[in-house]
Amino acid sequence: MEKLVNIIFYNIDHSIRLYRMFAQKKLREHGFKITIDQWLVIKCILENPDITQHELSELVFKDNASVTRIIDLLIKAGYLEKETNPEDRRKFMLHVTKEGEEVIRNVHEVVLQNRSIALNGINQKELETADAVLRKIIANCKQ
Amino acid sequence: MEKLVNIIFYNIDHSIRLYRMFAQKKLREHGFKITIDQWLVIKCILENPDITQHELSELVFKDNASVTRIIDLLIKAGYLEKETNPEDRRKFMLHVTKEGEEVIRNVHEVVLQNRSIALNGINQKELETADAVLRKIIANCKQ
DNA sequence: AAAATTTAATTGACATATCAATTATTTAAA
DNA sequence: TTTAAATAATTGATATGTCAATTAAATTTT
Repeated sequence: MEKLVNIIFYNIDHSIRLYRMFAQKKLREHGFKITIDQWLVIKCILENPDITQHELSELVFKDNASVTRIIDLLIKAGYLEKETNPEDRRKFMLHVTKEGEEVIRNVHEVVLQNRSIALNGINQKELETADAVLRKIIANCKQ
Repeated sequence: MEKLVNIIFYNIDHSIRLYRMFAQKKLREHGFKITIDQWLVIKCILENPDITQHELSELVFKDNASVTRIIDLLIKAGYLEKETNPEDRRKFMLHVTKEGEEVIRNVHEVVLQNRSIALNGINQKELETADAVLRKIIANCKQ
């Protein structure tokens, strides 16, 4: 076999998987009871208060089904509330609770640290090239 | 929020997710009844006939538990057989069946096409830079 | 050799991913 | 306006990811 490590897709897969484990571990170590995915969902709702679940799923690259389930868990955890949208009863209005806002605020610092550690020793130019490559892959796979 | 698309980790996540969906769809379209992960596991066993499940899990960046379950499914599908290793009864000897070998042979062409399509318009230099960045991230997250 | 430790694999529990089917509602078409 | 089509969200089924606990076997220590 062409050595796995020579195939970019394996390194993409490997890097994101390790980063997620790394980031999740840091959250755990700081005592936060929230997953990376749940954090991302709350963050997106805070930044886009009128967002629907469907729009949310596109923003975070997740399936509608996954978003539904993540939201269920966030509601159970007390970080989120939902209410039927009276303008269109198919949709819901999502509302981040005080507890939800607090978690996001507290987690923010850790997330910044994580990113900084994970990107250590990579210069801006390299990062931009890597980013451009990833965007091309994204575009190519969308066909 | 810093725009999601400006954060490299989101693009890493997005690209590998889209590539997997793209590749899986191609396999389906060609009538193959196998997942990308299952394909990868068989491929690795063929290339490393004496590999243990634990070594396999490191090779494909998966948890032991995931590997156990993927192997179960592969055995059910008739692509794989396992037998206790008499030298060390904690381990198993994994054996790819004729059907398993055939699937790998047939899928190979599609996989090459997929990679080629996904990497369209990306030159060697860019690819190497991206790869180097990913390797650095991997190293940084291993600490 | 018996006890303690390590290792390989499995299992259980829960979160997420993906696809397909379904329900409820809205919008467009006849 | 009734019907048909489209949209938003949910649910079910199955695969995989992750962690923790467990089992079985091998290795090391005492």
